[in-house]
Amino acid sequence: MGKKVNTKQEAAGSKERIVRVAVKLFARHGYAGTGLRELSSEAGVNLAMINYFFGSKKGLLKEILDTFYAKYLEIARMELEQEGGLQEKLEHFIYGTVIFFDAYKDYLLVTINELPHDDPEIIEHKASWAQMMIAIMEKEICRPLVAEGGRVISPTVLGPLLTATMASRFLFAPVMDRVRPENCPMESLEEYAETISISLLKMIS
Amino acid sequence: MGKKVNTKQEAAGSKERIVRVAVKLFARHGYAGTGLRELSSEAGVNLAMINYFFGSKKGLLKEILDTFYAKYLEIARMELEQEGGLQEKLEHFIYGTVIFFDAYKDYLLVTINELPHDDPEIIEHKASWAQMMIAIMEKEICRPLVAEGGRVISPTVLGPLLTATMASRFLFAPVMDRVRPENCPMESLEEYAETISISLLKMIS
DNA sequence: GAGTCTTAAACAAACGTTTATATAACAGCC
DNA sequence: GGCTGTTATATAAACGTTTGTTTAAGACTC
Repeated sequence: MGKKVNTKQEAAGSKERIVRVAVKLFARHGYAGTGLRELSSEAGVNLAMINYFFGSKKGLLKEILDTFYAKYLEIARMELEQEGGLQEKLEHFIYGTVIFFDAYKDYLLVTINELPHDDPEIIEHKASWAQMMIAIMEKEICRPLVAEGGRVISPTVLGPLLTATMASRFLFAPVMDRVRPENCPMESLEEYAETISISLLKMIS
Repeated sequence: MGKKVNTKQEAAGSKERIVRVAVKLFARHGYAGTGLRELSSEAGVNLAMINYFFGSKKGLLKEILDTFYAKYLEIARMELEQEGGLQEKLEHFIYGTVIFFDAYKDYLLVTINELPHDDPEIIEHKASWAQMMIAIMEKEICRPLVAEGGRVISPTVLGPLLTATMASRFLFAPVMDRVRPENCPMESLEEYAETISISLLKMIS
């Protein structure tokens, strides 16, 4: 009878399709505001497949968070943990991050907006990633800064400050899109990256 | 019979109690993640009272957003729309805002974290507030800045940038609280305000 | 008695998760 | 080449809760 089942070729994409749609919907309605039925139907997948692949809705969220944090951390390592002047390294880090945030803006929104949810499991999960990020910034930015006679700033202040500043465009985009029209078109990503880079370099100097 | 009804004195507090608990829970579980039954029972109020006072769950959210935006806008008007040097005015604005964000940190989290939810009604609501904020910044910061020979920066970039920077501590607090312990105690609010103030003043100069 | 506040009960709808069953691909064996 | 058991993927249906909202009636103040 007419049970339709994907071939293995098509099936290979199911898991990725779930993640892609989940990121989009979580960013728009929030995690709690997204139902698994809406998610599965938009991904063209049976409802039960989500629990099959990810164990639970929370498992799906964790996988999304992990993807984002891993990439963000990789950029920090690549750009900051190398030879060269602080200023130059920071500039590369900022440009790399802004481009990354733009390409992964929905991931970014999920990661930041689901921040304060008091599920201890999720918070602990995020804290372990943040811990590594803070350690890099402490070693590669804060310490060199005082060594060069610059300002003293705690990594637990600088980390959030840097991230929030670079993310500001994407964080406020849904509202700014409604505010902008009568003023001007949106700045290009390159202009934005340059503005943020200049701002942050002045800031820490 | 034993129907217990508050006296009018006690009742006068019901609406305020709902708002107070709602802000707290929305900040912790998110808007969609907070059930009206949890909310009403924690506020010591009957479930139906929420719809009685606010019409709907969304109406309650709107009232919370309005409270926050109105106060934030009031600070901007008070500190920026007056005689005096740009630098000095900005410093007052930053200090005032940081203190306000600290006192209303749960409001802040709700306002920012519920930002991207694609409910057109909510977005439009926020946009009208943001519009006024951007107008003030354009007139009181961006224009004087170029007049003084400073940098050119669009208000739709500066607004989010300023707000995100000042909010960074509160935005990341739930995670940073788990990261910090092995490093150091949290900086005092005064230290934080000073750090942010110095950073931002350098940034726009 | 009018008006404001409060209550318990009920509503249909949506929620995350689990179940039992079915299909497809591939392995080893004859 | 055909048969078989295994594994991974897919499906529809049902599970018991919980959701936001509405209703009709009661209590209190003035």
